[in-house]
Amino acid sequence: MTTTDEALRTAGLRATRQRLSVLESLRERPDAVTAQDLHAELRGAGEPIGLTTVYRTLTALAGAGFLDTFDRDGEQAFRRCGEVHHHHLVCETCNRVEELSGDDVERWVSQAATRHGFEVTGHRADIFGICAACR
Amino acid sequence: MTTTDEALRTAGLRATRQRLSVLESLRERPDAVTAQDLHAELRGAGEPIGLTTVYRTLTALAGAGFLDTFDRDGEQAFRRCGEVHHHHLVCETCNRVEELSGDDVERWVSQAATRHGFEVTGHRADIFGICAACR
DNA sequence: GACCGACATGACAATCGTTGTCAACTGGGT
DNA sequence: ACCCAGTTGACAACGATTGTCATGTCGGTC
Repeated sequence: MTTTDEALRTAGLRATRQRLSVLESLRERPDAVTAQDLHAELRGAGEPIGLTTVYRTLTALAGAGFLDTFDRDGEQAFRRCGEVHHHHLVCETCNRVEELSGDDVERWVSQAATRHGFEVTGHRADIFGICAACR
Repeated sequence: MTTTDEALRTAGLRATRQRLSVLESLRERPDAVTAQDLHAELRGAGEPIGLTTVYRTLTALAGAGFLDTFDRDGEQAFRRCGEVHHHHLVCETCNRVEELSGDDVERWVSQAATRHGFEVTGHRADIFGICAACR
């Protein structure tokens, strides 16, 4: 797992107080958060940061592959993620996200694409449910 | 494949001129469309219909299971779909959508969920690529 | 350690997809 | 033909996200 500083450097971003605080709150969090929610949380915790900055930081980190994005009723939620390709198991109650590897899925993807003459550019396979703690 | 009238009846909706024209344009179309685009198209084709109505109709039909929804850069796109559960192969260039069945996927879903103690409420597995015609 | 230019920030305005409102309209059963 | 619950659509409102731009700051340099 890369450190917060490394992550920023790799993404070609300066290590500012604001970015570090965003990364820090994402670091140990098992659930996916919205830019708005994260902004409110940081503000509530006494971290002065602008909403625009939160959006920009999350978008940049997601673009650099450090965060995964999820759609929550038309709103974007973010969560830190591993480097290698994976899938998700998302709790619809607490937003906790488990990462899954899925060789079966990869196999299905390439077979289905070949069968239909498509050139694969990407795929997404997520499972939604209620986690043990929320049941 | 249900007729347009049947679809409306099943969804508990009256068969109005506007709804029929929405269903009609969706009927033979292989690609997914946005509410805004469909509205523009219908207007362009001389079909008087309000944007609000297009939104409401698409949302209602999707809710009733007659349409699948896709996220296109934060915008919702719709496409007619079969009744039974399936997955998608989406062309990122022309938005053509192929329906896929995926028993392998279903198996993976229940196994992964069980392993993590989740109760499955749903899942989604879509493949993105470039179709043969667009290559 | 002060200096400086490029990068970053944030308050605010603007954008844009989508939904709410409500008076006027209409499908379809009586 | 009649009636009314369901529909429509112009318009306003909403809310997430992005653009703007003057001000602030990181971090390499001298």
